[in-house]
Parts: sequence; C-alpha cells; structure tokens
Amino acid sequence: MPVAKPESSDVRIIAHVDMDCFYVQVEQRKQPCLRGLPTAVVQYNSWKGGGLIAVGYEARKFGVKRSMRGDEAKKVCPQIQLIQVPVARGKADLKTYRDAGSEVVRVLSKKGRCERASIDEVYLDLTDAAEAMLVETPPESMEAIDVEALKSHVLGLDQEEQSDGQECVRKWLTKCDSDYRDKLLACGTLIVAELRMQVLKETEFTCSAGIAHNKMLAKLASAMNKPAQQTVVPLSCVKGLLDSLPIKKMKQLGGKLGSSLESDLGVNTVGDLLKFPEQKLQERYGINTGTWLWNIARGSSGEEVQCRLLPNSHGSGKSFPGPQALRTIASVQHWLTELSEELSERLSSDLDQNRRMAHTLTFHATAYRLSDSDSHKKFPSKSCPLRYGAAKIQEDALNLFKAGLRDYLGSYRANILGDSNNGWRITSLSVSASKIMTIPSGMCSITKYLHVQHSSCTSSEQPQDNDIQETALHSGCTNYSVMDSNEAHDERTGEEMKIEDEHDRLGCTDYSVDLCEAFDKSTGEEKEEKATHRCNLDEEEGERGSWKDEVMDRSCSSKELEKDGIVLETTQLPVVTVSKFCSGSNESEFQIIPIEEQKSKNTRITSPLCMKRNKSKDKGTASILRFFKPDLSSASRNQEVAESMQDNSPSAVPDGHSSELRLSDHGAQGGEIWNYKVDEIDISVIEELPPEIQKELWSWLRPHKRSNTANRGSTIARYFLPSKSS
DNA sequence: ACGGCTCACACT
DNA sequence: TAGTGTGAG
Repeated sequence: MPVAKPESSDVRIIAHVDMDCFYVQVEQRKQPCLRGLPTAVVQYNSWKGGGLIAVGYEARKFGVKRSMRGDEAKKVCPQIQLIQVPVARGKADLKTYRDAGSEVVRVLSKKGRCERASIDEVYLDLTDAAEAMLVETPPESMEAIDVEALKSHVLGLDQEEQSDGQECVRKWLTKCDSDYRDKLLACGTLIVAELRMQVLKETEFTCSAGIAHNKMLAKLASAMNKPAQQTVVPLSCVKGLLDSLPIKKMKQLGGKLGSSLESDLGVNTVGDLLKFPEQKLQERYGINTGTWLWNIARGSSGEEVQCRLLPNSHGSGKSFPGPQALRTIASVQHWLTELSEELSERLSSDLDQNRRMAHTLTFHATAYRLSDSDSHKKFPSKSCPLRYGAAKIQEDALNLFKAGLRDYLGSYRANILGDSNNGWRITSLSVSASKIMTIPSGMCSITKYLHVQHSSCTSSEQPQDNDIQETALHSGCTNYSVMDSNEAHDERTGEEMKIEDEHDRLGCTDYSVDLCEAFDKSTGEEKEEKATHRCNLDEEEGERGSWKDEVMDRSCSSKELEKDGIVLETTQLPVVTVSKFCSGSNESEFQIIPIEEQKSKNTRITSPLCMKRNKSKDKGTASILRFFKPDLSSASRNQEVAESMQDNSPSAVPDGHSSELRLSDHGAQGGEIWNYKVDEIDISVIEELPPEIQKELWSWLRPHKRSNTANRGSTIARYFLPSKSS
C-alpha cells in the first residue's frame, strides 16, 4: 500500500551529478587508444612538464595528483599519458571541455530542473519526476530493477558487508513499508541510474551521482563512490553521516570559514557545530552565514536547484608568472587582443546558439610593483558596458587597464604610459562578460504584435508635461544601437588616451549591437495570441482610430525623416537601437557602434515619429514632439560627447540621457523600425502585453530601466506608437 | 618561479 | 553600481 504523502511535505529529491575526471574522459573519447591507460591532462608543457588539471583513475592509483607538475607525475608513474590542453591564441582553450559539458547537460536536463554547477557538474531537482513515478510505476510494483540502480550505494544499508549487496539494494528500493521519503528517494535512484546510462550512451562519458533530499547532501554523496557509481542518502542516516564528517569537507567550508570554525570554535566535524546556538553563530559570522551554518549542521539546506543550463558569465584570462610578467603597455595590449578575441568568439557563439547577449565587460589584472612599498595593493577591477566585436572589447579592456593602472600606481604614476616600464609588473590578465540576458524573442514577437496594434488602434492619450520633465531628468545613460556591421567601422586609433578623466567616463557608453539573425527564429506561431490581445485591448481602450494606413505608408525615406525633423540629430536623445540582421554568423559581424559614429556614417536613427503622421493636425503629436525638443542640458552634454570622442575614450557618453529602444523587423535597410525611449515606457504599459512578451521585454529592459512605479494611466499605443488621434 | 582558468555569489 | 573577496573544481 502506498504511504500517504505527508501533509506539509516539502520533501525534495535532489541529485548531484559529477563527471569523472572529465577532461581526461574528453581526451580519451577523442583518442580511444588512451582508454585504460593512466592518463592526465596538462596545460603548458614548457615548465616542469606543465600543470596537471585532471587525472584519470588509472593514474591516481600511482599516486598522481592534480596540481602536480607533469615531471612529478612522470616520476611516480613513468608510463603516464600526458595530454595537453588545446592551446589557442597563446593560451589554454577549454572550449572542447565546455562543449562536452553541454552535451551532458543536454541529456541530464530532460528529467527535471537542472542547474549547471560547473563545467562538469549539475544539480537536478527530480522531485516531480520521482513523485510521478511513485504514483504511476512505484518500484515495489516493478518486476525488474535495472542493474545500474542495484549497484547504488545506499547509506545506512549494510550492503557492503553482505555477500549479495545488490539484493540488499533491491530490497531497499522495493520495500513496501518504507517511509514516504525513502520511497521517493528510491524513485530518484532509479531515475538517476537511468539518466547516467543515458549519458553514457549518448556521450560515452561516465559520471557519478548522489541522490538525497537537498543539494548539500547530494553533493556530499556524489563524491563518496567514484567513478561511475551513485550513492543515496536516506534521511535516517543523515545525522550519522554528518556527525563525524570533517567540517572542511562541506562545500563552502573548505576555505577560511572552515578554518575559522576549526581554530576559533574548535569545530572539527559537522557534528561539533550542533553545540552552538544559532545566535552565537550569527554573532560571529553574520546573520546569513550563521543561520546557514546552524542549518547545515542539521543536514538541511534550503537552497533551490536553479534552472540554469548556461553560464552567467564568460571569461578569458591568462597568468604570466615569474619572468613572464608583463611590463609594457604594448605587451598588455597584445595579450588583451588574444583574450578579447577568445571572449568575443564565445559571446558570438552564445548569441548564435542561445540568443543571449552580455552587457558588462570587466577587466581584471594582478600586479606587483618593484618599489615594494604598498606591495600588497591590489590591481583594481574595472568594468564598463560591453560592446560586441573583438576589437571593441580589446579597446575597452585596454582603457580599463589604463584606468586601473592609474589607480594602482596612485601617486607613483610617473611616465606610466611609456613603453619603458616603470616598476610595475602584470602577472595576470582577464576579461569577462557578464549580465548576460536572453534576447527577447519578443523583439520579434513584439514587433509582430505591434503590427497588429498598428492596424487596429490608436490612442488619444498623450503624455503630460510633468511626464516630460520627469523624462528629461531621468538619468539613464546607456545607448544601445544596432547597425549593419558592414557600415560600422571604428576608425579610432590606438593612440594613448588621456588618463586623467577616464574614470569619470567609465561605465557610461553608447554602443550598437548587430544582433545578426537572432530575431529570425520566432515564427508565425504567435499570430493567435496577438489577435487575442488585440481584442482585449480594443475592449479596454475606447477611443481609437486605425493605424493601418500609417503602417502601410511607413516606408519613410531618409528625406522624409529629415523633413519631419525627428531624426536623432535633432532630438539630441540617445537611443537604444535593436535591429535584426540576416548576415552570417561570424563574430566580426557583431558590432557596437557609438551613436556619434553612426551619425558620421550617415546612418539614420529614426524615431517613432518617422512613421508617417497625418498632417500634424493633432495636438497629440505636438505633445509627443516635446519629448524630442532638445533641451539645453542635453545639448551641452552632447558637446561633452563630442569632446570625449576626440579623446579616443571608449565611446563614452555622460550621464543624464534617457534611452530609446528601437525595434526593426526587416533589418536596417528599408526595414520597419520603431524607436522607444526606454525611460518613457511605463510599467503599466508593459503589463498590458501578453505574459510571454512581458517576460522577454523585461529581460531586455531591466538593465536599462530603473524601477519606475509611477502609473501614468498610459496605454500601449501612447508609448509605442506615434499618435494621430483626435 | 607557479595550480591555471573558469565560474558563482555574498558583501559593501 | 561597481568592485572586492571567497570558494569551487
């Protein structure tokens, strides 16, 4: 008889899956003749045989350890096969391993929520799948249990001492009268065994897994029996497991915190932690950490399995130890080129494969000074908006480096830009891209949505004067713009920039992004939903005319735009411009172009008002036009922009601008384009959109638009469309 | 003169 | 926010 599900049960079934010496497996798959041989993966063969970053199990038997040098490994295991990490652009290139990790994730993500915890580890929340199995095909009703599941290690079972361990496990898995939580765990065990076999079949990789009621325990378990095995942690044995577990074995406690627990509190095992009241732990380690410690001592961790199959950042870095330390701007520049190219390539892949874009570039370095005073000082990290394209990244990273170097050298900064070095040494460089967001397919679907809106409604509502004020005062400062990379060309040279005011300009950049085919994939399947929403809106909004004429007439030529006087040049407002381009997918085609450069290339930045209006009889349009009236402050700011461009600073724009969102569904040339000033898009407007589109739109707007809760009683049409009403 | 290169996240 | 620090593998 099935045991009733407990009332307030928050029992979860969590698995941690850990690839066995993953890099080695990847190399062995590539070179099957290596299978069975003691193998390790090394990078940089030149110095002492390179550093080991992965060691196969056959080699471990000889005492070979990670963090050994290749030479040491050879000593303890002369027949070891040392495989070098692929090198590209003068540095280790982990692409093959990342891609292999993705293969695994693809398989593992089929059965439940999946969190890619690292290049070779995932967490799975199998609660739903386990519950479903318990209802539909409970293990106790199965005629046969898969052998892979029978090979599981179940903590608390005396299977290891038994002559027939598998029979022991079979009994546990199929026990009729076990605890509900154990039954779910049994289901999880079967599911994980199946998944692991699936991984092996589809990728040729073996992995180990832990199955438990939370992430912490699952992670602990997956490491207990390797390789190619799985371990289950029934609730009943959690206490026994943790009581004697060395505190530093726990995830997050392997470093200083764990050391502090040992030396400051005399805590050597997780069980020792039980003595300390939550409050004591909070007093010493802070509220969050204190509570967390108190909980993990009791075997509970509330951390959810995040739904994340892709990394949240991409980075490319290299160290320059000892005599390799960099001492000239030129060498830094050279390596930044290499790193930027790799990063750019990965960003392009991400864009192609996942339709994601990163928004922040961060530069980091480690350094030391020969004049040893303040030798402990760290080289500061710096970040700025990310512009796509290897050359742009390199340029911006170099400027971040120079800004950092100024900070780093402080008062010692004499002659820092000269190629003759001046006492500083760089021992590592890295560039990374973060704030990665999925491009709203709504960029396409929204565009389509607006087609419908155009042809079915108008708005009579207009912005109020105070809205305009508010907008003018809004201090968004980022300009995004998208244009065809063939037209985009950065003509600035690598001339040394003035460092003095660089810091003040950092973090405030306008850029354009070629989204390539990113918007292509949304298809006609959205038609229905849009029609539905149109109806709804039609009901809500009383007074509307037809937009159809305008949509049809909207093939604005540049001349018309100029005649209308609402091109960007007259508005003095920066824009967010997002267009679709159907060029190839090479990274060099993604470009981010400063607004100023677009102007110089005669690129038209259109405004919503380019959509042909009916003969200016409407006071509504006049009202909207006020948005575009250049005001003194923005004019003077643009003066600064011009100056900053002359300085060869990284396309900086001062604070104080609002931004605009530009949608195009037919590409730059002859396409249909709308611009939306991001700061003026009222949240209530977004809330009127279909949920999917809302979600996508938010993901795009969030970095640019601060929360703006004022409800202006707006309509979509008022913000998204030019008005020609009454 | 070496564990290199990535990642995530908490904190401020 | 941007920047620092910790921790993991």
